Amino acid sequence: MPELPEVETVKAGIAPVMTGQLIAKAEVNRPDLRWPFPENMADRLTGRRVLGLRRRSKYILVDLDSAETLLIHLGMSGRILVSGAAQGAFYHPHPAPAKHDHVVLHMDGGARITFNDARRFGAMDLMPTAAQDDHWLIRDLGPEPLGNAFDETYLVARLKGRNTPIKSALLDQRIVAGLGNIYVCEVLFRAGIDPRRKAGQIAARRVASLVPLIRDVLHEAIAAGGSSLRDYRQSDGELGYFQHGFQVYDREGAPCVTPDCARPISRIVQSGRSSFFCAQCQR
DNA sequence: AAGTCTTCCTGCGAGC
DNA sequence: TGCTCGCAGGAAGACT
Repeated sequence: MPELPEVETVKAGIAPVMTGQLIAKAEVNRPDLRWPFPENMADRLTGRRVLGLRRRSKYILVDLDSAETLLIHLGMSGRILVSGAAQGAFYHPHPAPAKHDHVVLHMDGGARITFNDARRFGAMDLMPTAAQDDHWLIRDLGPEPLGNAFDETYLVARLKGRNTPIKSALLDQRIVAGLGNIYVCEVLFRAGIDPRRKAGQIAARRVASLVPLIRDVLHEAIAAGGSSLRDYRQSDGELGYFQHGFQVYDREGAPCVTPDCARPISRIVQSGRSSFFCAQCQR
Protein backbone atom coordinates (compact mmCIF):
# COMPACT_ATOMS: atom_id res chain seq x y z
CA MET A 1 0.00 0.00 0.00
CA PRO A 2 0.74 3.35 -0.09
CA GLU A 3 2.51 4.02 3.18
CA LEU A 4 2.17 7.11 5.34
CA PRO A 5 3.72 9.58 2.86
CA GLU A 6 1.54 8.35 0.01
CA VAL A 7 -1.60 8.52 2.14
CA GLU A 8 -0.65 12.01 3.29
CA THR A 9 -0.17 13.06 -0.34
CA VAL A 10 -3.53 11.63 -1.36
CA LYS A 11 -5.26 13.31 1.57
CA ALA A 12 -3.69 16.64 0.70
CA GLY A 13 -4.85 16.21 -2.90
CA ILE A 14 -8.49 15.48 -2.16
CA ALA A 15 -8.97 17.77 0.85
CA PRO A 16 -9.31 21.00 -1.18
CA VAL A 17 -12.04 19.58 -3.41
CA MET A 18 -13.97 17.90 -0.58
CA THR A 19 -13.76 20.22 2.41
CA GLY A 20 -16.96 22.21 2.87
CA GLN A 21 -18.60 20.52 -0.11
CA LEU A 22 -21.73 18.41 -0.29
CA ILE A 23 -21.61 14.84 -1.50
CA ALA A 24 -24.37 15.06 -4.09
CA LYS A 25 -24.31 11.34 -4.79
CA ALA A 26 -22.32 8.37 -3.57
CA GLU A 27 -21.96 5.68 -6.21
CA VAL A 28 -21.11 2.32 -4.65
CA ASN A 29 -20.45 -0.29 -7.30
CA ARG A 30 -19.93 -3.40 -5.20
CA PRO A 31 -20.86 -4.56 -1.71
CA ASP A 32 -17.39 -4.82 -0.27
CA LEU A 33 -13.66 -4.38 -0.51
CA ARG A 34 -11.63 -6.35 1.99
CA TRP A 35 -14.67 -6.31 4.27
CA PRO A 36 -18.33 -5.58 3.56
CA PHE A 37 -19.15 -1.89 3.31
CA PRO A 38 -21.17 -0.54 6.24
CA GLU A 39 -24.91 -0.84 5.96
CA ASN A 40 -26.51 1.69 3.62
CA MET A 41 -23.18 3.35 2.95
CA ALA A 42 -24.37 5.15 -0.17
CA ASP A 43 -27.37 6.62 1.65
CA ARG A 44 -25.31 7.64 4.64
CA LEU A 45 -22.87 9.53 2.40
CA THR A 46 -25.31 11.11 -0.02
CA GLY A 47 -26.33 14.64 0.93
CA ARG A 48 -23.67 14.95 3.60
CA ARG A 49 -21.34 17.90 3.85
CA VAL A 50 -17.64 17.24 4.38
CA LEU A 51 -16.35 19.07 7.41
CA GLY A 52 -12.69 18.13 6.98
CA LEU A 53 -10.15 15.40 6.32
CA ARG A 54 -7.50 13.95 8.55
CA ARG A 55 -4.98 11.12 8.43
CA ARG A 56 -4.29 8.54 11.13
CA SER A 57 -1.56 6.06 10.25
CA LYS A 58 -2.43 4.89 6.73
CA TYR A 59 -6.12 5.74 7.12
CA ILE A 60 -7.84 8.77 5.64
CA LEU A 61 -10.66 10.03 7.86
CA VAL A 62 -13.40 12.15 6.34
CA ASP A 63 -15.56 13.96 8.90
CA LEU A 64 -19.16 14.47 7.82
CA ASP A 65 -21.90 16.78 9.10
CA SER A 66 -23.89 13.71 10.16
CA ALA A 67 -21.52 13.19 13.10
CA GLU A 68 -20.11 10.22 11.23
CA THR A 69 -16.59 9.77 9.91
CA LEU A 70 -15.75 7.89 6.73
CA LEU A 71 -12.64 5.75 7.10
CA ILE A 72 -10.71 4.94 3.94
CA HIS A 73 -7.78 2.55 3.63
CA LEU A 74 -5.99 2.13 0.32
CA GLY A 75 -4.70 -1.39 0.92
CA MET A 76 -1.91 -2.30 -1.48
CA SER A 77 -3.32 -1.06 -4.74
CA GLY A 78 -5.95 1.53 -3.81
CA ARG A 79 -5.94 4.85 -5.67
CA ILE A 80 -8.05 7.94 -5.26
CA LEU A 81 -8.39 10.17 -8.29
CA VAL A 82 -9.91 13.63 -8.48
CA SER A 83 -11.57 14.81 -11.67
CA GLY A 84 -13.78 17.69 -12.71
CA ALA A 85 -11.86 20.15 -10.60
CA ALA A 86 -8.78 22.31 -10.82
CA GLN A 87 -5.78 20.98 -8.95
CA GLY A 88 -3.03 23.52 -8.86
CA ALA A 89 -2.61 24.83 -12.38
CA PHE A 90 -4.34 21.85 -13.97
CA TYR A 91 -7.93 20.90 -14.65
CA HIS A 92 -8.59 17.17 -14.86
CA PRO A 93 -11.67 16.24 -16.91
CA HIS A 94 -13.71 13.19 -15.92
CA PRO A 95 -12.13 10.02 -17.30
CA ALA A 96 -14.15 7.14 -18.69
CA PRO A 97 -15.25 4.73 -15.96
CA ALA A 98 -12.47 2.24 -15.35
CA LYS A 99 -12.31 -1.33 -14.19
CA HIS A 100 -12.13 -1.47 -10.38
CA ASP A 101 -13.74 1.95 -9.83
CA HIS A 102 -15.53 0.71 -6.72
CA VAL A 103 -16.77 3.93 -5.13
CA VAL A 104 -17.30 7.33 -6.74
CA LEU A 105 -18.25 10.40 -4.74
CA HIS A 106 -19.97 13.01 -6.90
CA MET A 107 -19.48 16.38 -5.22
CA ASP A 108 -22.07 19.09 -5.73
CA GLY A 109 -19.53 21.40 -7.36
CA GLY A 110 -19.03 18.84 -10.16
CA ALA A 111 -15.85 17.21 -8.89
CA ARG A 112 -15.60 13.45 -8.60
CA ILE A 113 -13.57 11.47 -6.11
CA THR A 114 -12.99 7.98 -7.53
CA PHE A 115 -11.73 5.09 -5.41
CA ASN A 116 -10.12 2.43 -7.60
CA ASP A 117 -8.59 -0.69 -6.10
CA ALA A 118 -7.69 -3.67 -8.28
CA ARG A 119 -6.70 -6.00 -5.48
CA ARG A 120 -9.45 -4.93 -3.11
CA PHE A 121 -7.24 -5.06 -0.03
CA GLY A 122 -8.52 -1.59 0.78
CA ALA A 123 -11.39 -0.75 3.10
CA MET A 124 -14.12 1.76 3.83
CA ASP A 125 -16.20 2.10 6.94
CA LEU A 126 -18.39 4.59 8.72
CA MET A 127 -18.25 5.27 12.43
CA PRO A 128 -19.48 7.88 14.86
CA THR A 129 -16.96 10.71 14.83
CA ALA A 130 -17.06 10.89 18.61
CA ALA A 131 -16.08 7.22 18.92
CA GLN A 132 -13.43 7.09 16.24
CA ASP A 133 -10.66 6.18 18.66
CA ASP A 134 -12.62 3.04 19.54
CA HIS A 135 -12.85 1.80 15.97
CA TRP A 136 -11.36 -1.67 15.73
CA LEU A 137 -8.90 -0.62 13.02
CA ILE A 138 -7.76 2.46 14.95
CA ARG A 139 -7.77 1.56 18.61
CA ASP A 140 -4.60 -0.54 18.75
CA LEU A 141 -2.44 1.70 16.58
CA GLY A 142 0.78 3.04 18.03
CA PRO A 143 1.77 6.71 17.95
CA GLU A 144 2.16 8.74 14.80
CA PRO A 145 5.83 8.78 13.82
CA LEU A 146 5.64 12.49 13.06
CA GLY A 147 3.83 13.29 16.31
CA ASN A 148 5.12 14.27 19.73
CA ALA A 149 4.26 10.97 21.40
CA PHE A 150 6.82 9.18 19.28
CA ASP A 151 10.23 9.92 20.73
CA GLU A 152 13.47 8.23 21.70
CA THR A 153 12.30 7.31 25.20
CA TYR A 154 9.16 5.71 23.86
CA LEU A 155 10.84 3.65 21.17
CA VAL A 156 13.64 2.38 23.40
CA ALA A 157 11.09 1.33 26.04
CA ARG A 158 8.78 -0.26 23.47
CA LEU A 159 11.50 -2.38 21.88
CA LYS A 160 13.11 -3.47 25.11
CA GLY A 161 13.09 -7.23 25.44
CA ARG A 162 11.55 -7.77 22.03
CA ASN A 163 12.87 -10.87 20.35
CA THR A 164 11.55 -10.03 16.91
CA PRO A 165 13.81 -8.63 14.18
CA ILE A 166 13.95 -4.82 14.12
CA LYS A 167 12.49 -4.94 10.61
CA SER A 168 9.36 -6.70 11.82
CA ALA A 169 9.10 -4.46 14.90
CA LEU A 170 9.07 -1.27 12.82
CA LEU A 171 6.42 -2.75 10.54
CA ASP A 172 4.24 -3.50 13.59
CA GLN A 173 1.57 -0.80 13.52
CA ARG A 174 1.03 -1.18 17.27
CA ILE A 175 4.57 0.05 17.89
CA VAL A 176 4.60 2.91 15.41
CA ALA A 177 1.77 3.58 12.98
CA GLY A 178 2.26 4.32 9.31
CA LEU A 179 5.56 2.78 8.32
CA GLY A 180 5.54 0.14 5.60
CA ASN A 181 8.07 -2.03 3.85
CA ILE A 182 9.73 0.64 1.72
CA TYR A 183 10.39 3.21 4.40
CA VAL A 184 11.47 0.69 7.01
CA CYS A 185 14.11 -0.60 4.60
CA GLU A 186 15.30 2.94 3.92
CA VAL A 187 15.37 3.91 7.60
CA LEU A 188 17.40 0.85 8.60
CA PHE A 189 19.92 1.60 5.88
CA ARG A 190 20.32 5.17 7.08
CA ALA A 191 20.71 3.92 10.64
CA GLY A 192 23.27 1.29 9.61
CA ILE A 193 21.25 -1.41 11.38
CA ASP A 194 20.93 -4.92 9.95
CA PRO A 195 17.22 -5.73 9.53
CA ARG A 196 17.79 -9.17 11.10
CA ARG A 197 18.96 -7.80 14.44
CA LYS A 198 16.67 -8.59 17.34
CA ALA A 199 14.92 -5.40 18.36
CA GLY A 200 15.63 -5.87 22.06
CA GLN A 201 19.34 -6.47 21.52
CA ILE A 202 20.23 -3.21 19.82
CA ALA A 203 22.02 -0.59 21.92
CA ALA A 204 19.64 2.07 23.22
CA ARG A 205 21.51 4.87 21.50
CA ARG A 206 21.18 3.11 18.15
CA VAL A 207 17.46 2.55 18.69
CA ALA A 208 17.14 6.22 19.63
CA SER A 209 18.89 7.22 16.42
CA LEU A 210 16.02 5.65 14.48
CA VAL A 211 13.55 8.29 15.66
CA PRO A 212 14.96 11.32 13.80
CA LEU A 213 15.80 9.13 10.80
CA ILE A 214 12.20 7.92 10.58
CA ARG A 215 11.02 11.52 10.68
CA ASP A 216 13.55 12.56 8.04
CA VAL A 217 12.64 9.80 5.61
CA LEU A 218 8.91 10.43 5.96
CA HIS A 219 9.28 14.20 5.60
CA GLU A 220 11.45 13.80 2.52
CA ALA A 221 9.00 11.36 0.97
CA ILE A 222 6.01 13.62 1.67
CA ALA A 223 7.88 16.56 0.15
CA ALA A 224 8.51 14.46 -2.97
CA GLY A 225 4.83 13.53 -3.26
CA GLY A 226 5.39 9.95 -2.15
CA SER A 227 6.86 7.06 -4.11
CA SER A 228 5.27 5.81 -7.31
CA LEU A 229 5.51 2.07 -7.77
CA ARG A 230 3.14 0.02 -9.84
CA ASP A 231 -0.27 1.29 -8.76
CA TYR A 232 0.30 4.33 -6.68
CA ARG A 233 -0.47 7.75 -8.10
CA GLN A 234 -1.19 11.09 -6.49
CA SER A 235 -4.82 12.15 -6.59
CA ASP A 236 -4.17 14.26 -9.68
CA GLY A 237 -2.72 11.25 -11.48
CA GLU A 238 0.80 12.56 -11.21
CA LEU A 239 3.66 10.39 -10.04
CA GLY A 240 5.47 10.92 -6.78
CA TYR A 241 9.21 11.20 -6.97
CA PHE A 242 10.65 9.67 -3.82
CA GLN A 243 11.29 6.34 -5.55
CA HIS A 244 14.24 8.05 -7.21
CA GLY A 245 15.64 8.54 -3.74
CA PHE A 246 15.57 4.89 -2.67
CA GLN A 247 18.94 3.80 -1.37
CA VAL A 248 18.12 0.12 -0.88
CA TYR A 249 14.44 -0.64 -1.59
CA ASP A 250 14.03 -2.65 -4.81
CA ARG A 251 17.76 -2.36 -5.52
CA GLU A 252 18.78 -6.01 -5.10
CA GLY A 253 22.16 -6.59 -6.71
CA ALA A 254 22.75 -2.90 -7.41
CA PRO A 255 25.78 -1.30 -5.76
CA CYS A 256 25.46 0.21 -2.29
CA VAL A 257 25.39 4.00 -2.49
CA THR A 258 27.84 4.44 0.38
CA PRO A 259 31.08 5.92 -0.98
CA ASP A 260 33.78 3.24 -1.25
CA CYS A 261 31.34 0.42 -0.46
CA ALA A 262 29.51 -0.55 -3.65
CA ARG A 263 28.67 -3.97 -2.24
CA PRO A 264 25.60 -5.39 -4.00
CA ILE A 265 22.39 -4.76 -2.08
CA SER A 266 20.98 -7.96 -0.55
CA ARG A 267 17.38 -9.11 -0.50
CA ILE A 268 16.06 -11.50 2.10
CA VAL A 269 12.53 -12.43 3.15
CA GLN A 270 11.44 -11.66 6.71
CA SER A 271 7.95 -12.60 7.86
CA GLY A 272 6.93 -12.85 4.25
CA ARG A 273 8.20 -9.43 3.18
CA SER A 274 11.30 -8.54 1.20
CA SER A 275 14.02 -6.74 3.12
CA PHE A 276 16.67 -4.87 1.15
CA PHE A 277 19.91 -3.95 2.85
CA CYS A 278 23.67 -3.61 2.55
CA ALA A 279 25.37 -6.40 4.46
CA GLN A 280 28.50 -4.28 4.68
CA CYS A 281 27.02 -1.01 5.96
CA GLN A 282 24.25 -2.45 8.13
CA ARG A 283 25.33 -4.38 11.21
C1' DA B 1 2.43 -14.03 24.91
C1' DA B 2 5.04 -13.36 21.18
C1' DG B 3 6.54 -14.35 16.77
C1' DT B 4 5.66 -16.30 12.10
C1' DC B 5 2.93 -17.85 8.26
C1' DT B 6 -1.07 -17.75 5.28
C1' DT B 7 -4.52 -15.50 3.12
C1' DC B 8 -7.41 -12.14 0.81
C1' DC B 9 -7.26 -10.25 -4.76
C1' DT B 10 -5.58 -8.69 -9.52
C1' DG B 11 -1.92 -7.30 -12.53
C1' DC B 12 2.53 -7.17 -14.29
C1' DG B 13 7.18 -8.37 -15.62
C1' DA B 14 10.51 -12.08 -16.24
C1' DG B 15 11.61 -16.23 -18.25
C1' DC B 16 10.78 -19.82 -21.36
C1' DT C 1 3.01 -14.10 -29.04
C1' DG C 2 1.53 -16.52 -25.21
C1' DC C 3 1.90 -19.41 -21.42
C1' DT C 4 3.32 -19.90 -16.29
C1' DC C 5 5.50 -18.33 -12.27
C1' DG C 6 6.70 -15.20 -8.72
C1' DC C 7 6.07 -11.10 -6.65
C1' DA C 8 3.79 -6.66 -5.14
C1' DG C 9 3.26 -0.75 -0.94
C1' DG C 10 -1.08 -4.22 4.03
C1' DA C 11 -2.50 -6.50 7.86
C1' DA C 12 -5.99 -9.71 10.14
C1' DG C 13 -6.34 -14.14 11.75
C1' DA C 14 -4.63 -18.65 12.21
C1' DC C 15 -0.98 -20.95 13.45
C1' DT C 16 3.34 -22.59 16.42
